[in-house]
Amino acid sequence: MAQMRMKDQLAYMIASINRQLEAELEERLRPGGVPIEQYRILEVLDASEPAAMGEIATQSLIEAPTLTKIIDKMVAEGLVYRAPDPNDRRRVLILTAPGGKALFKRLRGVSSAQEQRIVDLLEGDKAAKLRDLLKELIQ
Amino acid sequence: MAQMRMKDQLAYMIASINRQLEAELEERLRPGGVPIEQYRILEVLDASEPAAMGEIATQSLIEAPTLTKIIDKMVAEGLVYRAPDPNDRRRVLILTAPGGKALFKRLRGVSSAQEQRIVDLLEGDKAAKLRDLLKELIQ
DNA sequence: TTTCAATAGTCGAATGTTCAAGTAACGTGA
DNA sequence: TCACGTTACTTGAACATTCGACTATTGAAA
Repeated sequence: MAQMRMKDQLAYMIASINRQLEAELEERLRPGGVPIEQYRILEVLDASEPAAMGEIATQSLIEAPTLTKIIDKMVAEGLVYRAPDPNDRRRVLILTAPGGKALFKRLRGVSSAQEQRIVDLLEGDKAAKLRDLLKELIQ
Repeated sequence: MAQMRMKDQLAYMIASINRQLEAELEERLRPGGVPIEQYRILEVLDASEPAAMGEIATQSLIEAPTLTKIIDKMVAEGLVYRAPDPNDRRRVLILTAPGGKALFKRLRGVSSAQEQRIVDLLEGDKAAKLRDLLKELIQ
């Protein structure tokens, strides 16, 4: 491949957009002062509760030790709580506490609003095409 | 928009792929033990040297205070050096030292190999199409 | 000219993240 | 059933990043 400007490299473009999107999401979450990671965790739990630590880590793209500490904080804030998995006592299940449900209720839609904004930015079926192309790169 | 699985959200797909690509790049840089950030900085300098701290920060997607500390390390390792900009003495220009040139010579191609791998993964003109779509999302 | 807001970069403290090691539970094969 | 490798999670120390305050310089307006 001919020498390519950094800005035209796919990896770089993806990193830039990712950074942009995270900044944007953080902006929208700022009023509540909710860290982006906590929001993602609540999103995972909203989709499938309860979830084990490992499942949350994988889905939210957070390393296990980091997740442990974030969950510590969320427990202290009354957003979630821990419960041992009766079928496998090594696993720690996380459940949403009332505070977490209330918080997520207020914030739900923040990420779908972002998704909507992206889809609007790409007219026609371009968003669907982008989704297909990205899907090919995953894994 | 109908309720959408997290995994199908564009922002989430982009975050996942970004994470994947960074892990892959780090893997390829591991033999030299070079942190990914240092590599990106050398890449920026390779494209336009000298560069001011702010320019490097913007292009390499690193925050200014973080960059200061990384450059401190790189100076200590003999990879780059600082020089005040004679036209604007607030600015600090960074230049590649011989050690940095040698290192980058060995590592150059790591990122273009990654780009190539992505392009190969997407047959036909899909890579070009992806590039176009991503370009629309930047800024 | 002088003043003042804006820009560029750095510093240290606070905060977050990761690594490596540790504990506990599980499951398989002898 | 017991020994042993594996899996799930947590811990504390090392490391990296960010926030806010600071210095120095510039450019522009009074």
